[in-house]
Amino acid sequence: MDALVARVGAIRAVAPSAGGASSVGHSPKRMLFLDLVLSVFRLNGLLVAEGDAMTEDLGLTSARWKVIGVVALSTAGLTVPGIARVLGQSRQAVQRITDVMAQDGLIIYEPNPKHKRSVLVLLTDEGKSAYNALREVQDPWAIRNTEDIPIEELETSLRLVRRLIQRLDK
Amino acid sequence: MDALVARVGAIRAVAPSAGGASSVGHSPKRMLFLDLVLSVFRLNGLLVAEGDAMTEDLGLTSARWKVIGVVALSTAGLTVPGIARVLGQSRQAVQRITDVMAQDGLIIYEPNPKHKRSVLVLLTDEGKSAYNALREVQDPWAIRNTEDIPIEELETSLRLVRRLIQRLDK
DNA sequence: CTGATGATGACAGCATGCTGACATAATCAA
DNA sequence: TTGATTATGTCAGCATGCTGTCATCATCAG
Repeated sequence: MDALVARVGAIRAVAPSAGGASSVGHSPKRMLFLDLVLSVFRLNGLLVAEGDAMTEDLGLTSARWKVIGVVALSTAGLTVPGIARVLGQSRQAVQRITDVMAQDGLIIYEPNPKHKRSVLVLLTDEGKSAYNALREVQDPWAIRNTEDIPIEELETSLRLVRRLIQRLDK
Repeated sequence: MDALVARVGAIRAVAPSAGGASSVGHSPKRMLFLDLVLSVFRLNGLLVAEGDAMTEDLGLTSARWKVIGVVALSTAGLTVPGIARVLGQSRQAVQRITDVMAQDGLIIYEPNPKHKRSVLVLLTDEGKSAYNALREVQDPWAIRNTEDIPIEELETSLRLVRRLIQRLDK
């Protein structure tokens, strides 16, 4: 929480300091973890905003390229609840997005041979080109944001985040 | 994106594998970063849900204990836009939360000697006891979720997340 | 002191996520 | 095959976040 204290005291954004870990009766790990939680909240908001801004010219939003990305990586199509499970979201939330995306011609619902009611989501040609355009802005963005970050740190952080996801998702 | 591919293929939650990094023409860093971004989205959702569930008995939600935490750490009170700046949210979003919290008696608006219109937010006694109760469930939760995670990994991850925040927040 | 600039309050609209509830289809065990 | 359980579609309501707008207050340069 050191950073939070600092932020409350002197508003000036987020200090890059590592956070000393020396308050009264507080486990350093506890403080690190709670600070990490708040930082994840913050980063999430910024990533959504960044993702929206980055892809607004393509007619996409963060919510949409999450779906597009998942569908693009599937070979035989996915059902709406399937997409929801991959993204860890409610099927209702995904359904709302896909319905609008279908209206906009980015995806199309196809009959599902395995299931009469639950149709498959596939990318239309427009959806595929949107995905390609997405990659063309997303890739440089990803590279730009990691060029001065050691790959080991990325791996460590990803592993930690995954571990937390796994724990909370049970 | 390896994990995403895996998740699309075999839905079964999030694989704990580290993600090999060996696709065609893709920088490993790029894949690691995009996977990290998606994982942050996912973790954010789980943390909000967990935070809500953990504190619902206290009449709190994730949005509320963000505010309570910030106000509790301030000595002289904070204005609504001030809280918003600390949390990195819009002042309107914070205003909405604080208005309800004031109705519920968790906080109280006090005149601001420094500013005639922008009142200060302070915790009521009820708000303070809510904060204490919050700490009593939050601390064990934090410890429980980090007991098998090396402190170095927490530090590395927090530093990386902070760096990304700093970059996106410009 | 005055005018420009910025900060704040208040209201509206919208996007995204959640849960609950209900009917129906799919699946599986007995 | 039958009955119970699970999965899905659909609709509703709600919480949380964003942006835009406008009036008003604060602040500061001139």
